[in-house]
Amino acid sequence: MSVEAIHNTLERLCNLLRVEAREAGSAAGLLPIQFEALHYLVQCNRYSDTVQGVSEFLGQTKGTVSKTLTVLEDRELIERVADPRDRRVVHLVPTTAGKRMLKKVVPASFLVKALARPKDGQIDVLDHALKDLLLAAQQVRASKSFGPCKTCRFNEHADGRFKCGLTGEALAAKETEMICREHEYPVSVP
Amino acid sequence: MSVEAIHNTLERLCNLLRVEAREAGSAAGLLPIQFEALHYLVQCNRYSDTVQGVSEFLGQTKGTVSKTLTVLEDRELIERVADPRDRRVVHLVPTTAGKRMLKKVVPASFLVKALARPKDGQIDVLDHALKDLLLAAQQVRASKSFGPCKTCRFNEHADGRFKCGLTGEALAAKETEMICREHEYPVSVP
DNA sequence: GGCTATTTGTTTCGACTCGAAACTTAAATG
DNA sequence: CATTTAAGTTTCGAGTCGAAACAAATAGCC
Repeated sequence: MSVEAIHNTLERLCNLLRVEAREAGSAAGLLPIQFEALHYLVQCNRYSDTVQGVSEFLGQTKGTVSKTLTVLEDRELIERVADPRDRRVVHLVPTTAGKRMLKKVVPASFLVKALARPKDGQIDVLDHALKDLLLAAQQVRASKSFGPCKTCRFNEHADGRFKCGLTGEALAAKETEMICREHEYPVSVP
Repeated sequence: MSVEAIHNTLERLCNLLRVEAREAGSAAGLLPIQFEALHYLVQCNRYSDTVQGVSEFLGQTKGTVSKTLTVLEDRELIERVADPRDRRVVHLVPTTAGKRMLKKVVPASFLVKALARPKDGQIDVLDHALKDLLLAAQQVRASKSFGPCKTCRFNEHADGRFKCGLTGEALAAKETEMICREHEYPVSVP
């Protein structure tokens, strides 16, 4: 059955990703899951850079995530910044060192090399096929999509300015490229 | 950069796979890595169902794998069977319960559902795109391919019979569908 | 206002992963 | 027959992981 074949191939690619993350991390004393948390924090917006956000994204409990983040903080790869308006909330901001560290690992070097000489259209085909699958999978699981603001149904765009309809706040153009834990696709997704 | 987008999407899909494996496993008291080992053992041939084979496939050390397998054995999902010819090696054979358990998890239900109503050719496109990527990645990393005998350069096919040119042993047709740790693609892969 | 949820994040506990290294047993090599 | 190589296991310490208990701040309700 083809779905099974897809599952198998996907699992093998995941193995390679993890093996490479482990190799790259052992040099820096980081574990794969720590890289994944850092990777998320570099990509997400100011509504999503919290323990809860990381927890939802990685599918782990808050307690587990909290300790993972403590390790990243000890290594000075992120900073914990208290939210001025809601003092329960802690924002997790990657440091310069954290961003530099991540760039060594993303995209994985084996992916870069494997796609260095793409066949005609290979990258586009792959990109679309994966995104289609991810979208379908998220709808099926009713799990959060963690997409960028600019594709979100709450995003309002007028006069060259952006605004989040959920929080009512204005967004810089650059922010609309970042991923958000409240992200929802427009309802009319085919 | 597109390769980065592919890395991101791939990582998200890996998360979903792992989350689902964790959910399915928690009911049965199994962890994701234990499922992966079991998944491999169900697919592999008699040259590959050893601690060393699992170790190479998962990218973990033999010691770690040995303990993972002890857990599977305690749960009676696999059996350790001594090799009659080389008494150092132990074959790891899934039990009936082990195979039944795995079928609950592979293919992941979110994949089945997500691909239940595929767009035209979606499954084939996805299947090919993933396999292309995996092949390129394996070549780049010079890692083992773990492919099925029938695509291996050591496989000899004559008079409707199969033979492994590496071990010199005859193979049943069914066996040539299973994955092997000695697998190598023919040299002329484009 | 004041009381009770609810939300956010941390801490603690026990089971388990993980790699490194030491070790055992068996086969291969010379 | 001695040495080397290979396959697995065991032990150690660091760290992940989820569950549950916990603290602190906000939100909701009367």
